[in-house]
Amino acid sequence: MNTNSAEILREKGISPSVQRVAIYDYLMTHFTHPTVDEIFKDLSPSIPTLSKTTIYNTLTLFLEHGLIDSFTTDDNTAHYDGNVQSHAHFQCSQCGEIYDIPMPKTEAPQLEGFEINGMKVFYYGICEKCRKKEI
Amino acid sequence: MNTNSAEILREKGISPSVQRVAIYDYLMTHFTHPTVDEIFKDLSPSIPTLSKTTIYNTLTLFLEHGLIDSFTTDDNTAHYDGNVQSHAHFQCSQCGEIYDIPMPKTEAPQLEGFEINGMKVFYYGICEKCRKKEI
DNA sequence: TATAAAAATTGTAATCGTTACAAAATTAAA
DNA sequence: TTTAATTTTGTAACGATTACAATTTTTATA
Ligand SMILES: [Mn+2]
Ligand SMILES: [Mn+2]
Ligand SMILES: [Zn+2]
Ligand SMILES: [Zn+2]
Repeated sequence: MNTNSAEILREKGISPSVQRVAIYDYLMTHFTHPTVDEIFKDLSPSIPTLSKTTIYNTLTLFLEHGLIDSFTTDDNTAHYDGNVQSHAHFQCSQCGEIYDIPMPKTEAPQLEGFEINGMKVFYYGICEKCRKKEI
Repeated sequence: MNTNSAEILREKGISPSVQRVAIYDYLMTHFTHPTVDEIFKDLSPSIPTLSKTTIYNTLTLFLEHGLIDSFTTDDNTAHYDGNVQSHAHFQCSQCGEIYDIPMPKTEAPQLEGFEINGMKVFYYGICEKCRKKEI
């Protein structure tokens, strides 16, 4: 347990329970865009009483405070991302892995009267690993 | 029922059943990014025996042939789009409506060894209609 | 046209991610 | 310590999607 994580949560007015700190720590060290299930599987051994509901609640709480990001892939599961800096994603259609990639430079869209608060960019294709397997 | 739709399906090697033509027609005249449920509700009156399974099967078939596009929003429902030309989307966080917007010009990302086949761009914010309500 | 085979549709049940909710446990306040 | 507030937990409910077998429709063959 990282004492720094507890401090960051406290700064946001979130009391740093064991579960919350564990989940936050997890996302700050695993930039694999995990699902709730993956977080649960990985944290369960060290927190045997951990409930999935707590993970859902905690992630929603973190999202509301802008501590993390999330996105939903076409397999209808939410993925969570401890990296809140602007970046895009690439998902391999073969192995499903989601890679971080730099956010491409774009000109702001002309949307008269619309207020834009965020943007998500997703690329699809075949990753290097899978392309090498194909040969 | 549009005879042209049937022809387009036939060209792709898809036998144009009543159901398939109706679903294709629907998507070619309703660019509202409907869900399966919305398609079902709208087509049920004219095709009373229509089954949701058929809609799911048909949409998957159309997707495989590149006749339509789809995307999943954060409420974990798939939306379907008869417009397969390159464009981006804007979802209003207030009313949930999804707008078509022009695809912003971007430089291709530098991904050594990766094969890029597609790109999805999603903007979030408040739409004009909702902003006017706020005042 | 009659018959058989193939394709498409349907309805129901199962699955899976997520949410609702109330009880139990923990923490903070008085 | 006693009480109140917060957090966690487990179970049940929910909703979108998928699996699957039966039925219907279409196509091919004789
Ligand atoms: Mn990321
Ligand atoms: Mn669109
Ligand atoms: Zn891959
Ligand atoms: Zn709106």
